[in-house]
Amino acid sequence: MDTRWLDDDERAAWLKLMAVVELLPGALDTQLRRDSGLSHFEYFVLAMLSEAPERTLRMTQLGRLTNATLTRLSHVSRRLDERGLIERFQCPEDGRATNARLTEKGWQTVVQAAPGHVGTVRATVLDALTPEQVGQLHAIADAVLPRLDPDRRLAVLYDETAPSDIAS
Amino acid sequence: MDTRWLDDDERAAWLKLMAVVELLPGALDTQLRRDSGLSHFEYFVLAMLSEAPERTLRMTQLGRLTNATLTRLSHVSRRLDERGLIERFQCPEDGRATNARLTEKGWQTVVQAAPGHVGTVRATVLDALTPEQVGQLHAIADAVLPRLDPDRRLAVLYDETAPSDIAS
DNA sequence: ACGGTTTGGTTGTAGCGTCAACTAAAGCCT
DNA sequence: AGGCTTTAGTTGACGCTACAACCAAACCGT
Repeated sequence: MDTRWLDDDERAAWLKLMAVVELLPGALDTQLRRDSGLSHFEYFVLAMLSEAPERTLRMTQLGRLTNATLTRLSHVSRRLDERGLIERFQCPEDGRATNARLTEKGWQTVVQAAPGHVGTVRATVLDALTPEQVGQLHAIADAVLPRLDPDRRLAVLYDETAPSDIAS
Repeated sequence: MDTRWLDDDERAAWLKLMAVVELLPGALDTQLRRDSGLSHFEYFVLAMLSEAPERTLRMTQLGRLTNATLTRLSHVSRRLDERGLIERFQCPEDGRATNARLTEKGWQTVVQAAPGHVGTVRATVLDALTPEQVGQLHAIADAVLPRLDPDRRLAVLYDETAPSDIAS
């Protein structure tokens, strides 16, 4: 199988993208840990719950939203439970399912963490871009995401037209 | 402190970028593990060595190129050594330093892994973009990277054109 | 040349994520 | 009703990474 290698433009764009992908998670994680004692993933879990009806989600749906395996989510939610940021209880309609609900303490934690997080998002990415570039980034991600996420597991997050069956 | 929240365009672009950042490493990792038995990080370490003079680098420099702590690199290079893909030896000029050199087996491994990896890069990202978008991505990353990498730790990767071989 | 500091790297420990195995409830078929 | 399959989630063991402590070589001022 003969390989189409990358030309100079492609190679440069790719390496820069890889650098961003490599550095961005660490930047977000560092700020959140320092200022709020949360990993980025933990913050994201709490943020998803904070936007859900009743601040409650089934584990499976929460896993889809956060791109986590059920195993990972089970471990993380147990720790968040032990820290009093969420609580878990068996779903009344389906005895197999577990619901995770944000506690008042968890809500306060998200509310306090959000400004600093948004500030980091601005400082590292958005404020560095012109409005045109924000639009271009939008379009580039739209072109790439169907290939990265063919099953549209994360579509609820990035596609406004996605069916948001979060409520059930 | 007043928070400048994200407007709709910013929020949409941000969520899409986050989805890409979340999904891309997994996609690369899955393909490389399946086809070559390497994590993406291990592949990247071998690729950096493959382009270095004598296929040899000091641990510290290799750590900079791969954005890894020395601790992480020490563990990974020990495993790669045990698998016979690299070898380590004390640097003659500086007794403190350790040099890592790609073995012939390591070289063969990289050469075998590269086409599939480049194929994945094309399939997931580059082939989804128009040439204009590749240029835009280039510019967007250029705007963002000084903020993500103020110390220019990874600048060698994304700034100057590097030796044009396998290093994607 | 010698004591303190800095630099380069390794090791131990603990936390997080993954894989495989498991439990339990729900659905389905007859 | 009884039994098989599917779905939801948890648990335990193991691998990888970060943090801290550590060791050794090189550097530096006196």
